[in-house]
Amino acid sequence: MNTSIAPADAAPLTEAADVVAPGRREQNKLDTRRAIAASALDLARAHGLGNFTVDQVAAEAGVSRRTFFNYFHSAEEALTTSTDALLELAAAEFMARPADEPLLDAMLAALAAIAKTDNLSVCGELFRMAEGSAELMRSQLHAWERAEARIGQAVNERMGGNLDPLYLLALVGAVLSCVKAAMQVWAAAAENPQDGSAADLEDQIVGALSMLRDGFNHPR
Amino acid sequence: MNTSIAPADAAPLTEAADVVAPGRREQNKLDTRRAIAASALDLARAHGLGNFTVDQVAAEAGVSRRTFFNYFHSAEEALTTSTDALLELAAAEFMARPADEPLLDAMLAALAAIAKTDNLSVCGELFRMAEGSAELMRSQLHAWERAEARIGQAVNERMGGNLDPLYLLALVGAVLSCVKAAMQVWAAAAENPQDGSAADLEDQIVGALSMLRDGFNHPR
DNA sequence: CGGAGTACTTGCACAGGATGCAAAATTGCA
DNA sequence: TGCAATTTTGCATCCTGTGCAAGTACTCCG
Repeated sequence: MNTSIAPADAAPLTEAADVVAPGRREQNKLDTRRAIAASALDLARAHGLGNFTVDQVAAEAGVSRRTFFNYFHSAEEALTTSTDALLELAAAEFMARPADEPLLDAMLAALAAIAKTDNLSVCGELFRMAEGSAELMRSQLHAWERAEARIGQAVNERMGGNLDPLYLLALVGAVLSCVKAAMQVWAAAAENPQDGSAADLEDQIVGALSMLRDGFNHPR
Repeated sequence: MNTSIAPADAAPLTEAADVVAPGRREQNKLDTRRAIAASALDLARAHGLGNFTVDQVAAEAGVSRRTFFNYFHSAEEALTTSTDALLELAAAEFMARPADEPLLDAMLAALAAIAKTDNLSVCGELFRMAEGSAELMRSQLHAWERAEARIGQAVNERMGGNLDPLYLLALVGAVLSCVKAAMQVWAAAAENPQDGSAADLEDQIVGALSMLRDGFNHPR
């Protein structure tokens, strides 16, 4: 598996237990990955977003510059692992919903579960950081885009592959936009101390998705 | 105006006629900008997306490498001018809608007008190209993000600034997601010869927005 | 017309990003 | 323990992106 040396494009931080052999090697790679991501976050906090180099990240993580690039394509990508995990969780939750549940109910339940993510506050922090950095913003947007594709595929399979492509794409895109809006509002409010609880985020998500199900027909 | 030397972040390709003085300078800048964008597109078509350098683009456009970077931050950004123009048009159309028109009607009318864009086919082409290139995808997503911000601001002003931020962000995001979905379906269908007319795109946009106004309550 | 002022272009220098390659180090397992 | 598979690393190399200062083109106005 993964014979290439290039950065794994969808390396799951939440490991999917590939049947057997969790293996020491897999574990070590995960540790390295996490160490690099953590160092990147440290430096971003300490020096600001554009103000540190890959060499510094590698040094702080205790690996060589070259190894950094074996794991990530860029510093911003290393910062996006948290967001990726959050969206991965949403996809997993969705797939775990009972098959007979109405589609929109399942999506709502799955996405509200986002609030249960570990290091939620880090995600909020990154959300705010991205406002000031075009590169990080792009990386984050790309993460959402990938999630959209994954979830879209899951929805399609759930519905037997008979959905109108336009319906499918528009639905998933709109739903994720609502979640993004919810996170944006929540992250902005959570700027202060340790405000911004998981419950608050869940409220925002539910709120936004309610508006969606209502067709946005009641401006407020 | 524009005393900085850095690439203009929102240089309008559709010139807004700044009172007087279209001037030779402004004209030259526009020409250069267009020449660079055109060269980038040529090379992307000829060699594939990651397979050409900024130097080549600059050479083909007849400017120095340094000048290229005075106009764009990257090769991908040069490819995004068409998409930007398209979204700029949507924003302009929206702002031109009568103030007493219901909000959702105004958005629908404005966004359906996207199909009137010049070089629509180029936008479709880029949409398809982006599927295969992470960098271009990021650039395009960023363009949509910027459009979202602009349109969001316009909507907010139109409604007297009293909108719930969550409603505002969710609405605009969802609407643009629908338009994106419409373009995606349209672009995929337009892969063939000169299929994919403006009318087709408009149909997809209207279709997607109808689903949205319906709250996606009728899967199909 | 012509010259002063402004704006754009260019070459140069330089730090840093990104990747192929092959040697060296590490790890897993029989 | 010893070997095969996998990772890490250093090195070389090309490309990106930007500051700077000098050169060139345009604009305005007397």
